[in-house]
Amino acid sequence: MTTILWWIRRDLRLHDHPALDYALQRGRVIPVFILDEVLLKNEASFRKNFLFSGLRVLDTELRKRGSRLIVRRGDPQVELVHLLRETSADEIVALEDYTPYARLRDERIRKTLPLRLFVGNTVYPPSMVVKSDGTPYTVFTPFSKAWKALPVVSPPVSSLPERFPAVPDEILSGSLPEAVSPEGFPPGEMEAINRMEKFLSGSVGQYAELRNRLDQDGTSMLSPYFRFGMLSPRVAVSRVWKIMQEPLLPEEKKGCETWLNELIWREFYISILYHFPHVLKMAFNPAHRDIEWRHAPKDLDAWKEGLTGYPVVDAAMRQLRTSGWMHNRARMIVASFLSKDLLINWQEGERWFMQWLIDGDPASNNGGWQWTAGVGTDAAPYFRIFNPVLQSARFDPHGHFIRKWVPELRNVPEEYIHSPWTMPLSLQFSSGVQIGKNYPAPIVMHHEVKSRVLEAYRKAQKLSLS
DNA sequence: TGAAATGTTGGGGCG
DNA sequence: ACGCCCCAACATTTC
Repeated sequence: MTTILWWIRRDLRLHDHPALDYALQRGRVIPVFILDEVLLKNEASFRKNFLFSGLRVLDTELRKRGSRLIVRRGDPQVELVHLLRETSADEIVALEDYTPYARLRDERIRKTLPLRLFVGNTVYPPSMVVKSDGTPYTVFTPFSKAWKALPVVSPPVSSLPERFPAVPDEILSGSLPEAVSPEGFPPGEMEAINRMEKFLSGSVGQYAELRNRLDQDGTSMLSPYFRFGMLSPRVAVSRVWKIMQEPLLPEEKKGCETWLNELIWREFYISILYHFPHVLKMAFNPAHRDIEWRHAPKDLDAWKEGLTGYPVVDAAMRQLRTSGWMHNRARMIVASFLSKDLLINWQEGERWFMQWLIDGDPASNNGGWQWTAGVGTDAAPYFRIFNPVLQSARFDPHGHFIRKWVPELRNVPEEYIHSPWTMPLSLQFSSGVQIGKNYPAPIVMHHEVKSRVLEAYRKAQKLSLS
């Protein structure tokens, strides 16, 4: 009987896991997670807590099935060598991971160790969704068309594996750091699947409409689960495909299509990072690599702290630091504010998001920032600038989102909630807010800084041509 | 997955 | 009945 190390990385699940399925069919499976210091030192604490408590849940699920999770700490290659010796395993299996660090790590390990990789973190591997000449897509719409034209994937509908072979007693379990999962995000695949089913049988019907509303729970809130593979993207896609074949109301159909598109955006940015790893270091678009960003530490701090004087920006930035999550629309608003209104390098924002987001993932985070800053693949044109007041009025019409995260403004009437600096002094007094005292005056005036950013982008573009 | 300025159209009030 | 003007609503252009 062969023994196989099941190396878990960002795929904390027992359902639809091709590497695990392969291992279970072959023989004795030893589930392993390696705490890699190189990765952990970059992980936000919200993310670490979610990951560690997710590993605990996985261990519990494995124990219910007669197995357990083995945890090691250190360099993956070194630890795998030890583990192969300790367990006399014949093979290591894992899911392909497409970040530059993971690819390099896996290629090195594959040179000396029997590592077999399977596709499962995406529906299709990035090498499969390419143009007919083999070059990668750099625009979303053609990418999504090609993606949708690929053969339908139908993951096994069967539930989780019932029973695992036992892990020999002499293998030490190792220890996991203590962790409490961030509020609102209980870890584990059961939770992920329940969330998805609840979403697909309910709010997906209004998703197209409500997903942008900051003051409502219109999104699926599944991103952390996809981030750590507690939910299989193939299962998600095949579930939504199946629903789309049923008779649906027009809004339901629209909602399903929109949500499916979001899943494809995820794969699009994974593919971009796979084919263009340098995007982690610079703008994808060479014309926007040499923008003269402002060095403005005070403004950057105000943005980070949620003290810009623009309520919707401040609410979102405080939501991030308090909860580890931020609404997608809010991400775009604050990203536009940093890169356009403040003219601060989007990479500062990219790094800050990675420090706090539970779902922080290099591919999506980088893609999103480059998109909003207008410097990336298929990016918003650089002159597309969000007006934070209009966005706020449109997507948080009553100011509920603002009041939740910026309590200083709790008693400000709806009329002024998006731009409190326009409040007459008497009203400031009666609503308990004094602009410039207990809530900041806007650190920049949106209409004044628009020309500054347009000029900076134009200049960079001109320089890149000469 | 912008916003604002500018252009066009057409209904209705009014002399 | 007719021409004129106003302006909202929508479309187009520009950054």
